[in-house]
Amino acid sequence: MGRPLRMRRQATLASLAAELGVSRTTVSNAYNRPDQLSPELRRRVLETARRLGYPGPDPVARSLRTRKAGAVGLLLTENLSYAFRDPAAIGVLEGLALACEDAGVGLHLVPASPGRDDVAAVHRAGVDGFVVYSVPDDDPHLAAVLARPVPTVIIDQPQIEGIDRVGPDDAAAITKLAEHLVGLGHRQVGVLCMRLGRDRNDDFVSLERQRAAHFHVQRNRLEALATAFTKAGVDWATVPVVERFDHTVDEGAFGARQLLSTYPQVTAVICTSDILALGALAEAERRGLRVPADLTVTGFDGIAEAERIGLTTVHQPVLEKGRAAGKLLLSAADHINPQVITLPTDLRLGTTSAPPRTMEEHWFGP
Amino acid sequence: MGRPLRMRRQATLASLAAELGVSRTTVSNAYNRPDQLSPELRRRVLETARRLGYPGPDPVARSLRTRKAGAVGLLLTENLSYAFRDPAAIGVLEGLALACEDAGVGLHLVPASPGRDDVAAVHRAGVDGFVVYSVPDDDPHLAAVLARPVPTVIIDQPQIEGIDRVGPDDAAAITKLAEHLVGLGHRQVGVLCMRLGRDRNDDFVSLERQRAAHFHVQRNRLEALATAFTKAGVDWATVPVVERFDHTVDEGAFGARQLLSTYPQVTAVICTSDILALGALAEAERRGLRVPADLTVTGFDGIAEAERIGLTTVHQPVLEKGRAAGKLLLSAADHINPQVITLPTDLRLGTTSAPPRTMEEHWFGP
DNA sequence: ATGAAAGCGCTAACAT
DNA sequence: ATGTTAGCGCTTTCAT
Repeated sequence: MGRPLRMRRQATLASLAAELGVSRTTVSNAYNRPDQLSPELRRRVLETARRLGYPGPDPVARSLRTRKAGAVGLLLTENLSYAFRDPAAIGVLEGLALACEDAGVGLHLVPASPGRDDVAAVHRAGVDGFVVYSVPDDDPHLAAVLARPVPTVIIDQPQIEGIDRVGPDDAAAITKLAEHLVGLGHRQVGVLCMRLGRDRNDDFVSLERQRAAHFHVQRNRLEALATAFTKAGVDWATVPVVERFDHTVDEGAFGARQLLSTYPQVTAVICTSDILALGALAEAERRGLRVPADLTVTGFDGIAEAERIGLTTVHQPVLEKGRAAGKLLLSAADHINPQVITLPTDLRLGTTSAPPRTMEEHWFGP
Repeated sequence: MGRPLRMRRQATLASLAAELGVSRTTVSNAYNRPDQLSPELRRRVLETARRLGYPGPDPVARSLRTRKAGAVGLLLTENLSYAFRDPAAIGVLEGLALACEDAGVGLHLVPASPGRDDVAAVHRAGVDGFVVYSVPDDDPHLAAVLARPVPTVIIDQPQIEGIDRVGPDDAAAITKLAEHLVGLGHRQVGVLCMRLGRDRNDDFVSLERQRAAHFHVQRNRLEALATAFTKAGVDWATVPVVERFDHTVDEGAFGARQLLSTYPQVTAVICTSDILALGALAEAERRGLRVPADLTVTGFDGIAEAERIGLTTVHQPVLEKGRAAGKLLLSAADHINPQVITLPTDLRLGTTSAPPRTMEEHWFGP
């Protein structure tokens, strides 16, 4: 630490009181309720505190007594590195941090390694509530959070009966995107989605796995896509869906490669995130496919880079999502009847979507 | 919260013990030392706990008793939004979070609004130590941190006698950059730097203000630049230095505009961060100046975008910086004799630096 | 393998 | 304006 002084943890509120010949209440008041004692006495207390090296009331003891930790916990099981590399996740984090700052409470990042199911960290966190961000419904950390007697707000997923939730209407949002593609004439589409469960499956996804996905956001989006394309006369069972465990641009590219190698007739690759879409675009380029002339690619989230390159995507207000979750948790809201806050989304048509090649030829010649 | 059950905070370790007709020790052991009691009894304890809705030992009470909070505090006074928008800061945060995760301790972001000097949040934080990231030497939050009887590690700035610190050798790093520019022939340079104090001064900087800068990193970099250019025969007093309070690309552009409007003869703009340099590049384009033919621009940090566009800059390992700080804080290291960890830096020559126009003409004709 | 005793350091009624 | 009384809920020697 540096100054040797700070090491010897000695002076307590009680010892200070003794030294001064006053009661502990008075010393406590000197710190917490300056108006409860004469300025003169307060000055003496603080002065003596300095002399004795008393650092002020111990925060943990105070928390025990007041039953208030002054912090909210944040649980995000996803490997931290991905969280800090995904602009959408960073936006959520920022919004949440802002809400906490506004309220003057700390934001406690719970160490939840995805590998080892070390739930102890959840038990150890001295917080007044939790925000859970985008975890699978069978996450043991989540179970531990819900077992604690504090309010909890979930962002995005999972959707749990009776628990506050903040997120977009994924189904409605992606339905608009699907209708856009259907309108353009796409019937042979492929999907590239994020992980559907805690088990790694970097491969095509069966209908059964789609239906039973533990990540509700992905499940809802796939379901909505299925509904929309079925309505357009497409047999969803024939639509290839590729899953990627790691959420990176590179994995997006690999996923697209897998998809396009096996199904070269696909005219549009629908990605459930912009990050994956960025990878799909890279793969398209690698294969010499022009976008959107030869291939349509779409994303989801509306991150800055997507906007910059003109990706057709669904934009969602990530910062607001984090902020709304923080506010909801910290609000006096009786968390008795659970709230669900639905955020607006916005279909952003970019330059990566166009009619499929065959249609184009049909209209304009080869 | 949802389940009404979780609201009634009732069952405690003591009440559980009473219900079971065993001692509190036994219940405690059931949770913390499974090997200290018969499996059968333990099963009964846990089972009864579930029945009574006892959520397990209260983390705050446990912390008070064990004198361990299981978390480290992070103080970064800079407006949160800037922290989450600067890739360099995000890298530090990620590294620190990783170190915490490895150690199984939480990372507690202390709410420290730059405006109001609300130091209370520092007092309230139940943490075992603090990491302070890049604050001015007169920051009241920092003072509050140092007053607490826990170890502290500072990243980058300020440099305080007797306190552990992790950071690059800013002076050495930027000296190499300066020598590169001098070698190219630049003698008429201008500097664009980040804020030098807590007061806003979006303007040219006097020598006095440079010298007295409260942000040590900026001070050190300016000082090193002064030394290097003086050695090359430049009178540092004639070198324009523009300061920017907000650390954004836009402000970088404004700063460059201010600089180039008043000193159009400048052949190189040295920016003390990549973000500012990105802005300077935008401004150069706006003015129709070709880079590097008409103007040289350099940065500092080595963020991904800088690398992508080929900015000449100094790269520093930001993730490692954060991780090293976390490890140092959490290590058994007797923080009695303070440590200073210096990280390596790396001059990355890009395509934004070249000999000044006049020299080029001298050599190759106009 | 289990229990009894002794606080950890503080705040909040409720007096005076 | 200041003091008295009572814990907050838990862990940890030290016994048994």
